[in-house]
Amino acid sequence: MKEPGVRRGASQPPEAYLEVAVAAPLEQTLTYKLPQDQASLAEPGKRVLVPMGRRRVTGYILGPAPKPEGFKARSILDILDELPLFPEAMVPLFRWLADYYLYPLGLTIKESLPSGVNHLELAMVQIAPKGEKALEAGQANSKEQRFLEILLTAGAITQNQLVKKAGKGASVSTILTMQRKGFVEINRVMQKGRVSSKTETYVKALKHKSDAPARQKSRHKVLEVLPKDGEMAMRDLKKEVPSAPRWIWEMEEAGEIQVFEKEVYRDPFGEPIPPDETRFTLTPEQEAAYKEITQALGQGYKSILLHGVTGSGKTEVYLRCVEKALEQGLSVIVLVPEIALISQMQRRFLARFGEKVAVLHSGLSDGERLDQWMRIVRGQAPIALGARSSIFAPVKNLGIVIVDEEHDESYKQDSRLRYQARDLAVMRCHMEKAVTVLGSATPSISSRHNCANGKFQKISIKNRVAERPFPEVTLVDLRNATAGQNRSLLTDVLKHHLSETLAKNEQALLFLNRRGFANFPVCLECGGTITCSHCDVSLTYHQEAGCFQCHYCGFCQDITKGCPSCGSRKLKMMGMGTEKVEDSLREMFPQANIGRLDRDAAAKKGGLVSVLKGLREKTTDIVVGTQMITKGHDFPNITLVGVVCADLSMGFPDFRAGERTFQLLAQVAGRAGRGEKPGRVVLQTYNPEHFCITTACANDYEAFCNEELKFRHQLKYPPFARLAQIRFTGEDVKETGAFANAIGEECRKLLWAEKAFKNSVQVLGPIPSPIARIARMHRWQMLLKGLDHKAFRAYLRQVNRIIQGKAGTKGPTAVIDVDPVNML
DNA sequence: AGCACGCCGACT
DNA sequence: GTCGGCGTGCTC
Repeated sequence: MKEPGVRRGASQPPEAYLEVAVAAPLEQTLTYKLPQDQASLAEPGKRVLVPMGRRRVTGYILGPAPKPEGFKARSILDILDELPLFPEAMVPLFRWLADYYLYPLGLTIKESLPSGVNHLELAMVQIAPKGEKALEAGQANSKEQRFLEILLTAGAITQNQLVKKAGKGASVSTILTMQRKGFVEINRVMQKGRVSSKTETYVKALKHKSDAPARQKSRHKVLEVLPKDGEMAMRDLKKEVPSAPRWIWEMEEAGEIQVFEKEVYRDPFGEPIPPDETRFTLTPEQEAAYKEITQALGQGYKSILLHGVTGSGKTEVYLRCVEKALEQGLSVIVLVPEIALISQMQRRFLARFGEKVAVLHSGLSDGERLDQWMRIVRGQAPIALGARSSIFAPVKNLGIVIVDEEHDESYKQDSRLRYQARDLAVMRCHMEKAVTVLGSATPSISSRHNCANGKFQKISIKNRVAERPFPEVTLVDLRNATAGQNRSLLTDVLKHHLSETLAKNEQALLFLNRRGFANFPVCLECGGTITCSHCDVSLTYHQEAGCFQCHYCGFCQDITKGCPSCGSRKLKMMGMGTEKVEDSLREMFPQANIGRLDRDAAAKKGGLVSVLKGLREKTTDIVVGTQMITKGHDFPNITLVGVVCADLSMGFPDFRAGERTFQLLAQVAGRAGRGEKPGRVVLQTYNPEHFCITTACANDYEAFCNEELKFRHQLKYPPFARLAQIRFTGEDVKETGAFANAIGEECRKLLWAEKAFKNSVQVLGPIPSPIARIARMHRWQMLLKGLDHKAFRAYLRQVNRIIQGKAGTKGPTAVIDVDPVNML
């Protein structure tokens, strides 16, 4: 839409209407009238304040709308943005997204924008004079009295706060009744999203010597410490001269220094990232990939799967491609898996492109994220880099989207708008005529299938950079390990290689996909496993924290209280986790420095940084960790990787368990020998013959795929069928089951509505979920399989309608997860 | 999501 | 008889 306010007839300006998606769960968009005086300001991507029923809500302008027929359009109240928050080119993407994932369009857009930009309209309740009198005179009933008393002390508070404070039995309707009686006043106020820009103070020396009297020692010291012709962060200066803040303003006044605010990027160790001067020469394979990708730039849509083995230098290829895209005036989105801290990828991009990169990672505050977003909107940052939600970065003139580690499951959002960012990247590129590059050492079955059927082009890098060899793999059959060794799962073979590595003064990494000390504690008195009282799972014993923890609801109970159900102290800690491995290692190698890298270690302030620092500076000899160690960080000095138990991810009732296992093993094995020295992998397993294990050992991706595809084909799982899962949750066991069954019956009935449904859609379940209860909520699930894409889409839309119709305000709820990843 | 409309049980 | 509970239905 261009200038909706432009007069078409000279004398009678036509009435202009806007298509607006409101931030409410509506299927359709709404039409609003655009007042003449605001006509020139309306643009797609800007937010508007619109009346809707009795309230006012935020909406997003999608474009012009035709003159409404059959209803009278109301007028927009305000345009909330000076600049559009997203370019017009993204409107079709949002429409597709809302339709595909069965999510209301307005909420889809709201979810995609950085949090903090949404204005909130709050209903503030305040006591009125009449209410005070009524309270004094005792004219208010008991409920009203409670509300009024709260208001008397609290002043103006929101409706929800008031209801919460009043406790049980309180409801909004009482407040509204009181409003009618004149006891309270309700004012609607707009709460603006907090916007704060975070910068750091920098100091720059202008003179070499200070004219200040010699007794002002610190003042002279500041100039001594400051680099001669450079700048220094205030926080670093303070370390050298603690009293510096006391002097800098005077010094600036005297023209000795300059003080200014600057935005700086820091790596996780708190050190500034220096510009990247080293440009590696590309290997022939890298060069070929680079050429192939850059040739496609600006030539319309294309998707490329870059299958490069671990250590093949994909990042350098990305960097070169991005450089080329920028040369052509195109912008770039780089997606990386969600990880704690800044990743190696972010570091490399910042080092190479500096200010041109807008980083959208999870550690940003709302204000900071909005700042980065607006830098993209204003065209100041042509590169957007971040986790899955960065696919919504408001770049214009998109040239290339890079999805690193495309197989990573963190690209799937598992709440509200349940999108898969990798799939969305392909769709966005399709719509905006750009190139998608999906990079991985272990591509997802889905992407590899898309290569086979010609949707994607495949480029392979089969060799590591600098001709580094692949690590040698030693398989250990845990079934043959003696019982004594078995308890700690550190077999003689693993122990042998560990001591060898330590003797050579090299580093080792042990991988176990389970945190805590023991995941299967048993009470010898009540004779059962110790389970969570809110969930149907066993608690995990965490030695360091000294408590039993539930990994699903967060429940935590002090170990000193004994068994959570009977209080007995006779407990047996069965099962094992990273903490136990760490413990055994300390016992086995008392002289070694051992670190642990899992969610618990990372949760401690600076915990992650200190472990990574230890690895980098070679003060840590062995590190034990969960998947966290397979993601995003480069450890060049590790020569031994031990997989403590390779089978843990295989037992899940999920058709992707095999794929997940292979990827995990191949990725963790790839951590070995990234530097000068060759690496070794010791892989321990109870299933040495299982094809996931054997193919991962042999680093044979193709063999794994062939086997896995056979299984998927036989059982009609993706990529040979489409899936959607319906999840039911409710507080009451019976109600939840009944609700699930009722929806299930409707879904089966619906199969007969159209011949295409009956022929190509399968309904499985509903059944109670594998974890039947989490945080006191009972869970059921149902699986829908579709063999024909079009028919399945049509079917799902109708299922969605059924669910919308059956769901009440209270009671069990149902959500549809299209292309589910988490099947539990 | 809200908010109103509308239909049934426990109070004046 | 009314007040207020929460089950449907609509919002340009």
